Amino acid sequence: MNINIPRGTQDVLPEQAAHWQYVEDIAREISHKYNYTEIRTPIFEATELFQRGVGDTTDIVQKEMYTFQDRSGRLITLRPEGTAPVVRSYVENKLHGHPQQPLKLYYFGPMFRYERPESGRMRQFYQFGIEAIGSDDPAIDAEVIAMAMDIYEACGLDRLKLVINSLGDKESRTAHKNALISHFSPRIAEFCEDCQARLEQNPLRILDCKVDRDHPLQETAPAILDYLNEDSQRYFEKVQRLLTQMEIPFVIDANLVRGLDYYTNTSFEIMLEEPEFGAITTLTGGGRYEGLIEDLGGPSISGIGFGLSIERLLMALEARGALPDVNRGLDVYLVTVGDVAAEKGAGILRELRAEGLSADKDYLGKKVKAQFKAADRLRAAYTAILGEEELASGMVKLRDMSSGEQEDIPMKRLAAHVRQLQK
RNA sequence: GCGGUUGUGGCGAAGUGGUUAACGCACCGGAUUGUGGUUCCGGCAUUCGUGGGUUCGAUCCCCAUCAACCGCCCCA
Repeated sequence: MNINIPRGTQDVLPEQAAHWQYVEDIAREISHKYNYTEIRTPIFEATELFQRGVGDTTDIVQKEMYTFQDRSGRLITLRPEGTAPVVRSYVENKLHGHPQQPLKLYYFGPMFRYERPESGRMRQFYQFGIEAIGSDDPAIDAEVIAMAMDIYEACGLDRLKLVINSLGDKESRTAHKNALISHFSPRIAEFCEDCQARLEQNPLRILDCKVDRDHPLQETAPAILDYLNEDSQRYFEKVQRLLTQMEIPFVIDANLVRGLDYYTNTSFEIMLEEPEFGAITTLTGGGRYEGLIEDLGGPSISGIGFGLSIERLLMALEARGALPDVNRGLDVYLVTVGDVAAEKGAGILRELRAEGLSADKDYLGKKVKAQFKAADRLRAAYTAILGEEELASGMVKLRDMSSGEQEDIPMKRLAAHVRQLQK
């Protein structure tokens, strides 16, 4: 019986890995433009971090976490998202004392959620994400959104839909929460057990319930946008003005409820408008968090960030035919004839590589014809042929694989010569 | 979490209760001696996701299991 890859995970094979590197490079480059620097945090954290950070009542914490005890009984969780770990690190390393404020951080790596896998939804998936911590200027919100859009644009993805919403500040959220409670409580008995429990803790979650999704009270529930206080309202309007200023189109969706409890004020998603894409349309989600840093023991400041799915970005690029051919060809493939030449070839290869060229040869004892075939398949720009004749004359035949032209080059000058030809 | 579809060689994909499981692509080898991308010839699944059952006999029937995918929901 073979051992297979765990459910909901995937291997990124060599050809695909080249595409991953391609988008990662773009994300890093844009990060640099926006003055973000990388932070790397562990893949697992104390379970409590997510319970407190993401929120006890969220689906993520309640049923999607990979949690286990390590050998000394500590409760450990494979991170389901990137913000809580970054904030934990920010607090733990007292980065609020860092000379650069707000501190702009980006991260890249795998996240884990125990969900039913489907196309675009993996149990281990990769996110590129950013966090700008230490400023509550709405201009940062707009900039963060702009940056996400820039990454897609740089990848050649357009026709994206930016959806924004405001969840309001603490005061607004409390007002909304109370409104929800009085909306649902008279008839809460009609809802499922989970929802009954949610009523007091987090009535917002009732709106996401999978069991009671058709209940009439869902439709008529009070919308958060009607409960924004003056500050939150002004904040939201400012973000909108800035987006307009930057010529970034957006739509407001009052039902955009984030699956993470820590969001306040600005929240947003970037979606792909692609009917063929199936149910998976969200490419990026993000928002501002006001209480999180303090909750995790830090100062009373806020931050904003987003998480961007690499898998979905690649799927989108694929669907739009925007994936470039990034698999690089070989500079030189060395064809050898006979044992003596094969041995001599080892030295020549090393010289080619020392010169900065990519070079390879056959290791399967293939015949000359097959070696050329291999060179062709590897998209070698040149083949260098080394046989008895060449050994005797100290020359190497250099063949240009696209034109078919060949010339004799002194063995010692081969690497330098190819270098010259490349210019 | 609910409903549904599918599971045959590296990939795509036929097929039938019964002796040798089509075909295409890819790959490997050959078409006189050291030259690729075209053409021609040849090779390439003791085996039909896994386990069990029915049967004289199952890849094709039944059950279970695993997985992928689609729809709903949620999300990244």
